[in-house]
Amino acid sequence: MSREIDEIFRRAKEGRPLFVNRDALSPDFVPPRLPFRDPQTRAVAQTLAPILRGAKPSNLLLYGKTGTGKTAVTNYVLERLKTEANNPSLVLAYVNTRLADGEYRTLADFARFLDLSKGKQIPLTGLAIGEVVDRIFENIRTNKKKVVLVLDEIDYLVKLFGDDILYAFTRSGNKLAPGFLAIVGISNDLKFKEGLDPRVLSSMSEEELVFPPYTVDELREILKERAGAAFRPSVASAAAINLCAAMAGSEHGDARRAIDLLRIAGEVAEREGLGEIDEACIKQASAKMEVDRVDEAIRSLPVQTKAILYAVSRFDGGTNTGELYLAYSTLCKRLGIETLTQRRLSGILGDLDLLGLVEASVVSKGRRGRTKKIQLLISKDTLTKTLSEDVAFEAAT
DNA sequence: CCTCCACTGGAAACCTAGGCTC
DNA sequence: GAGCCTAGGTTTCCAGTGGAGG
Repeated sequence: MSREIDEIFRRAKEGRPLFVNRDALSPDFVPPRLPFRDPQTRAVAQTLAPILRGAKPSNLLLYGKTGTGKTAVTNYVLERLKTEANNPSLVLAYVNTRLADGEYRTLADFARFLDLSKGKQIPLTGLAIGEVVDRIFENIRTNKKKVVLVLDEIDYLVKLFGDDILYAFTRSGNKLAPGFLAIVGISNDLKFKEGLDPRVLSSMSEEELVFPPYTVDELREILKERAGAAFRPSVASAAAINLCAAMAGSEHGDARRAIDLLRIAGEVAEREGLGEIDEACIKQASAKMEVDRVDEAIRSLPVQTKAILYAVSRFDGGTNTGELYLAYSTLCKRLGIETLTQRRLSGILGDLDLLGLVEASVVSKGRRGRTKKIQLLISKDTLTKTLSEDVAFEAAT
């Protein structure tokens, strides 16, 4: 053991650091320029420019798949706008509705940017949605605030909770004068407009902008630029960058994934004490990303859901609802936790399916009824390892 | 072609933990 | 303190159903 540690330290000492600026490959890094997004950047800037004269800009809707630069372009323009305007009554708010998870918390997150006076703050729970909206509007009106609200992953909000908030926002109009509220919606889903009230839609999409996926060539250029800023010269060879671009971009031209992959490959190379990133590092990084994704997804699950997942993993060739429920009930007794109903288990299985951790599809077995055919989609080892860190699962295994 | 199993999945009601106003 | 609101997770109830075996 101490031998191993010595070896790790020796490598760390000898291997010169590969990174000069790790942040250039971090997910929230806003680069000094955004390649292949000039038209979009210009369009967003043009739409929001009236703010500098104190006028309300049009609402704006941005479409495009994940990692196509929507958020980056928006942040880029907002940052410039902030320095340019230098005006305390200008508020640039950014809320990711998927992370906020729910109408109420979306509003609460938004309210944080407005700096409500004390006594008028938004508590974690307890207020009617309408009351929260009123408080926000009140604040904007009395303080003459000029507000741009960016709603990232707006399709998620609409799909799960409807367009009530958007309705309130878009119709706020003269209620807020002399302040105003302009909305920039960012959507991953090109079809999300279908679920919207036509009045909301026409107001939301005064301006629209589509972000096409990056091509592999474009990804390569982007990576080259970022790598130049992040690594010491000759760490990331053209071949390495090509491979990262190809692996991440082959499916949907997702720049975020490509950049993550390159960063992690760099970390792997550094740990191994290599002078440059080779193919093996990238392969390893790709595998690590997958494990991390799964690990992260499992860790944040409630105990009951973990128990169900564990029960699923006990069946190697897949199972069905009835059989699983039996195994799950026994497990719960052994762990000393509450046992949920079969109806609930069925619902949770649906969630796990959406998360991509489990495949649960309904099949009919004729006379022998209908059930869900359930199969674990992740490696049993990763699951067992992650769960073994959970105190509630000490009694299992 | 019909039956009938073992569930599915919608709907509504209930519970907990928070907060409001009067 | 009463009576009302919220979000989220859960239970209860139940009508509905795909298709192998009759």
